[in-house]
Amino acid sequence: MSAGPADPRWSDWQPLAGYPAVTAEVLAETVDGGQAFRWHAQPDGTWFGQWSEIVATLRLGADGRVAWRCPAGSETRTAAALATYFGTDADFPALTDALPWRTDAHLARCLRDFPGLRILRQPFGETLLGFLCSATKQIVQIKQMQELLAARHGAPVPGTGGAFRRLPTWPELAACTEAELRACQLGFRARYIWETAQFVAARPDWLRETETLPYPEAKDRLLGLPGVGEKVADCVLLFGAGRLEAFPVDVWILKTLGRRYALDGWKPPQLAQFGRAHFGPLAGLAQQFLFAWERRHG
DNA sequence: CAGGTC
DNA sequence: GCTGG
Repeated sequence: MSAGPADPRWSDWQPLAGYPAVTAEVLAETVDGGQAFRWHAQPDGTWFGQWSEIVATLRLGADGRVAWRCPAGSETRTAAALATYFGTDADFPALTDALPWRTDAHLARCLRDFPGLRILRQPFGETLLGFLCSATKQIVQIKQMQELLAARHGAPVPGTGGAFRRLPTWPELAACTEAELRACQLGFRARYIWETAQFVAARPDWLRETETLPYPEAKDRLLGLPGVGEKVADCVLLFGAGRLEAFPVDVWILKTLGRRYALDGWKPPQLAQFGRAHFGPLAGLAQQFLFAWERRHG
């Protein structure tokens, strides 16, 4: 299908510069652990992923180093896009070390068990779409929705012979009917996405401005969109705008703070406040380690 | 059994 | 409470 790396000629494999050696589990948790919804494990053990007009395959070497390839001819822009997407300019070892693991034994265990885990920097608009689809859905279901949206309403990725389609842009979504969206397995989310599309498509600079605004203002703006609550807004800002202070409280964080921090019975707003106070300005990064650990163990 | 917003 | 892997 459109999710397969079958057709085009591919570039040579190249090392993913500035990225640490990781285990297969950490790589899987990074690209397919709830941050992004267009990475697919291939039968040969590689990962096939798409964002914007980028198409790439990742391969993990025996030494833990990640290599990538892309459709022949797109090497230059793919290399630049990978650097942004995987945050290779950010010093994640230093950021992770700045978390309060020295005084938090559980956090220390989470960091130890997922060395190299990091926060992706995805396209803001696509991240909003993904998390508008995410309400009461599991990762596999969200991924199906994204592939249906891309296949039915997304434009072909230029230069790949029509083999791949990008996600529809917000103006393209605005041109869909709610029924067409609903047909992509969106359910009640179709109305939210359609209404958000009408709003965003009528305001060409709104998303770009929201992406760069200070966290409180950006979050307020996102919360005004239909279907965007606290959790979705924080996911969009964390995974689509690099706002590491965003602390999304989903059911896993609810569980893990309840179990590991003796906060059972606390409500999500209280837990968000705890998270900011306890984990500090990089609370979102801490959240990703807690989330991964609780899904793996717990 | 999993899992946000209004 | 409800839908779907």
